[in-house]
Amino acid sequence: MNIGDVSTRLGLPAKTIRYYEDIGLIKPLRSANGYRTFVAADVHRLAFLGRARALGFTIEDCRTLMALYHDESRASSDVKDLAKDHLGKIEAKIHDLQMMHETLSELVNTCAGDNRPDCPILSDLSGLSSTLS
Amino acid sequence: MNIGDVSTRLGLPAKTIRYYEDIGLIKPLRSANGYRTFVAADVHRLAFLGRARALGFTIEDCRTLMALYHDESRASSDVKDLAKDHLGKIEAKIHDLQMMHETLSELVNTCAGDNRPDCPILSDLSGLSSTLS
DNA sequence: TCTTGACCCTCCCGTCACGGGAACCTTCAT
DNA sequence: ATGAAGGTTCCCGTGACGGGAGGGTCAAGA
Repeated sequence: MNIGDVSTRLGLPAKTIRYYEDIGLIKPLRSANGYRTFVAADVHRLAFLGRARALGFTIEDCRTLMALYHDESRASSDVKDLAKDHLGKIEAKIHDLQMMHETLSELVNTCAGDNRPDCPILSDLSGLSSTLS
Repeated sequence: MNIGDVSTRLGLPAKTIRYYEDIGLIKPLRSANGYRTFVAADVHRLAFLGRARALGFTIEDCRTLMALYHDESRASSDVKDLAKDHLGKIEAKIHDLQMMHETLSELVNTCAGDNRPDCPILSDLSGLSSTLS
């Protein structure tokens, strides 16, 4: 299989696949013309990477997860710890975003949104926080 | 005021303040020795930027918001539209993260986390999704 | 056979919002 | 005079790719 086929099959951009080879996550063979040749194992690794990335794991996490996957003597606690750590980061991000959302939606709700210049959003940003409500 | 004072006062790293000058968000004067000199207006602009960034606005959004702030003939609808757009992006991110969180926490909960190698997290990533539950 | 269009390749720069650190100058207190 | 603590510029690195130039390769139709 060439890179385009793999790309279509997995929904991963060819650029991404080349990048994963660059950083050593996959090592596809090359055919005589220089094209990358992907065998089932390569496709499987890429699918694994795609799913791990979709869950928000960093590339380095993915590297670790792949190593654990191929390590017969792994402990599931190592995987679980990594995943729990990642879960914690996701929760932190959600929390930050929810804080922003709360503040900003309050401001948006108090803004008339007409053609007059008065705007509580700008007032708040400028520090003239006329402590809303 | 020198950059260090402003940094301390606003809780913004000096690097960040220099960066904001680089990209034209502020234009502090220079004293004879080449040091940046910040007057009240500069500090105010930086505080504005700090708050806008804390709400997750991009630098380009901040540029627009500052321009609107200094534009007497602005319409509050312009500000509100920008903020609503940003709110939408925040909501999208929260949604994505919540999807990841849901999937990942289910996987984490079904993983024994002991010293045996069997791990539903890795099984799922590898595509052997033994449809959990 | 020639061409055309769809592949593929490498290489390099751009993203976003800074952070780290080198190499250097200035100011202030001792 | 000296040393520490400020300030300056400049350049590279981050994460995970995307865009695009410039070029080679392949399969199908005229």
